[in-house]
Amino acid sequence: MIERPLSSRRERRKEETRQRLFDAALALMQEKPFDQITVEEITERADVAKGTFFSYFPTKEQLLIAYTQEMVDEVYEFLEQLQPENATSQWEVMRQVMRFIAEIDGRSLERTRSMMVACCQSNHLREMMAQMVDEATQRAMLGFARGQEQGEFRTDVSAEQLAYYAVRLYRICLMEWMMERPDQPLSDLVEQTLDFFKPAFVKQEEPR
Amino acid sequence: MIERPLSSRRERRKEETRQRLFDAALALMQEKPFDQITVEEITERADVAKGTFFSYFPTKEQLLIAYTQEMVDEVYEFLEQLQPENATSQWEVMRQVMRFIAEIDGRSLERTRSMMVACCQSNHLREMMAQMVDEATQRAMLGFARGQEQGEFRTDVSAEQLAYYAVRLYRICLMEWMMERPDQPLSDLVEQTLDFFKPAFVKQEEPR
Amino acid sequence: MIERPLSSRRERRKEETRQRLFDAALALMQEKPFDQITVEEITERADVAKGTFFSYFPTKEQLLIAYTQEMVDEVYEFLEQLQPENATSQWEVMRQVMRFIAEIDGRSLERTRSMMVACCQSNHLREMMAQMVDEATQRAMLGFARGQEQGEFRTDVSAEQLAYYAVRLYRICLMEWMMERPDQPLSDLVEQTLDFFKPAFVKQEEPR
Amino acid sequence: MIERPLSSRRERRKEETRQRLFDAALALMQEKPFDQITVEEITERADVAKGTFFSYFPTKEQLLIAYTQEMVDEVYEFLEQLQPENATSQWEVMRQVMRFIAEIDGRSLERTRSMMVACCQSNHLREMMAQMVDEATQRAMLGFARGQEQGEFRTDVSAEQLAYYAVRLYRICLMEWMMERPDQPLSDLVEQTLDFFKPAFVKQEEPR
DNA sequence: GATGAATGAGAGTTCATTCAT
DNA sequence: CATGAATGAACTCTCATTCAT
Repeated sequence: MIERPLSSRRERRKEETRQRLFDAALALMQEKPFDQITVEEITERADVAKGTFFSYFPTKEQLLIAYTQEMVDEVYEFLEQLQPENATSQWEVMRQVMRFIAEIDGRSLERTRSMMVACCQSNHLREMMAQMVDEATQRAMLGFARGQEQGEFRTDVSAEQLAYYAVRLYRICLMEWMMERPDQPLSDLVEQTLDFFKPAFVKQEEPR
Repeated sequence: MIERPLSSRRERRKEETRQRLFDAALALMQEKPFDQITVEEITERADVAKGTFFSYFPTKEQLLIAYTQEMVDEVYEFLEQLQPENATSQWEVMRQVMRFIAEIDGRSLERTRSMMVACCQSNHLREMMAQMVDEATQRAMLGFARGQEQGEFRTDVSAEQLAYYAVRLYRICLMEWMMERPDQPLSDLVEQTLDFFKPAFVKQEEPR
Repeated sequence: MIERPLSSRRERRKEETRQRLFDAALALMQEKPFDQITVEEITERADVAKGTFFSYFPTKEQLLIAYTQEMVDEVYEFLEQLQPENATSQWEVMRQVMRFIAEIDGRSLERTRSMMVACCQSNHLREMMAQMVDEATQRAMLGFARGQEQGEFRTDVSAEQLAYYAVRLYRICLMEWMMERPDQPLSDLVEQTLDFFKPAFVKQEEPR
Repeated sequence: MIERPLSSRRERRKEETRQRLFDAALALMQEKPFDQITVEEITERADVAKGTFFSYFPTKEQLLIAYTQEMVDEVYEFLEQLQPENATSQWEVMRQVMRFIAEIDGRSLERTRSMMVACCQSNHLREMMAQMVDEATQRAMLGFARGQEQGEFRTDVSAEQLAYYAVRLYRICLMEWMMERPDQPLSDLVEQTLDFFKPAFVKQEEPR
């Protein structure tokens, strides 16, 4: 058997049917929360029989997990392709990453709310997300350490701390968007929020 | 109004039943999300008949709304009793408010998750919460304005902006707690987060 | 104890509360079928407590029976006060009786439908109605016999037969009204129907 | 269309289940009015799961409508196959039609009462029945017109009127049967009633 | 006698999941 | 592997009736 070269993390879902189910579910999640979507609706839209669903996802919930996996993979891919060493400003790198994620989440309000609901309800999902956040924090830490060396960031707290809080800032935006400002693009919220909180990260002018 | 001693016992009993239902629901919400709780479970635990539930709450959802209302009222009461004019540091006032809220939310992880889920699913609830956040922001704004005058806070952004972002900082803590650090007290997260982000609010040392 | 003179068949319902309940029920029956009316609605409209209902009517169904009794009594009273001996045309007498009943039924479509439903469901009610129909038939028979003697009606069938079918003609009108022509006054239907079917009752011109 | 033998067995099974539900409902309607029958009873008797009911009838009420449709269809079929042009007596044709309907209704007293109740309660059902009555009246009209030409019927009223009242005569029988004479065959009542009222339809002997 | 809180069986309906075809 | 009929537990909500006050 020939070696599968570069089998990226997204090397699942070859079968077309699975993809169809997936897409149908995604589309429906734009309309209403996941737990108000029935398997029948999904299969109907995917134009397969109801029972077929369970050949691809052992459980309705598994679909959500698979979906999360895709999102997470997408983010990982992006993170991998980043070359922050070359950047002049690490803050800019972080801003880019956040915008990237904001664009994924921002595609659909309802779907993102569904995810939130699901994360509140499923330990498994929560762990997946937590892991991703951890990963992102790790990478951000490298960036912040570099930035500290270059005098970009404050040094009275560790790079880890900087990374930790930077990554968490995203959640302000996410909740604001979901709860109160669904009409504003999520990435705009990200921009504004990062701008506002930047002083908590950068090096202060030396008092003299 | 004349006291009606005859019916007062009955009224007390009635209030008691309502409270029993309420408490039973709260207790259950510590175990699982609200929409996985059945009315029957609630009544069973409250030791009343199933139908009784609907004498007190026209709808299962109304219970959640009533619960939210109670929480919101509690916060309002606290806000009203504050006398921020007398405070030496407005930042401290805000910290107090946030800790107060953190203590309410912090009572039960699952219950708070339930609320989150419910807020994602119900427009009504979302609006209630949004209103409370608005109110809190308004009050915070007064504090920040005062603080700006006294040289406590930066003046390159409006007091409104300061208030807006300060209030939203709470959400970082809330999500961190719900998603990743359920074992750490929510109010500790609040302390740490406020400390970290303080530089984005206070007046910088004049460079010289 | 003084003798209660002329205590007519309607000598029930002295208590005002009972009457209020009764009236409330009647009013509601104008709006919807009896079994869609709840005891609570009735007591609310009567402005008494729910439990009070059951002091006056052992059962919800009993109210309907009482109502029927009232209607039946009203008809009996009317029948008693008739003096058909003095009439020139017995057919006219019958027409009068029918119009009287039509006016009672015609007061409310929904209420009459409710009665029909109830009669289909309750043996008791059915018997009451049947008895009234019998009574009416008996009286009509006397009239028809008189009319036969006077040459008004055909003599090839018995007066009993004439009475029987005459009384039943009313049902054509009732069903037509309930099912298809709710907008036309019931008594008009009675007039037209009696006119049409008159030839089946009167004496034919002697062929010679 | 190509025969699909593979699925035909399944289709047969499906039809069978539907029929089982239908029959179970019919059987129960012989015992009590439709609205006192629960879906659970029906499925129990049909020996299928409760949920299965709703695969076949979206609503409990729809079952009744389907049942009515069947009856109505049966009548339409009969009407279509009639060839009244060839009849010597149009009155006889009408008598046949009425007997046919009487046989359907006469199969079960309770079921017919159920239908009556349902018709009183559902606009939809009422309309269906009214339509059928209309259709029957239309057809009867043709017969009466023919009969008028042939000297069978009176000519001082229109064929439409004759048809209208003839058709409505059936209701006398139906109510008599349902309310007072459940033990007498409905079709006997039809015979007797038609006989009695015939003089209101036929041409009178010319007085001479 | 009046009250209304409490009862609890029961309603119609939904839907994730199974499994014979 | 796909199908979709069947399952049945679970859901929210209703309401005639009871009974302690």
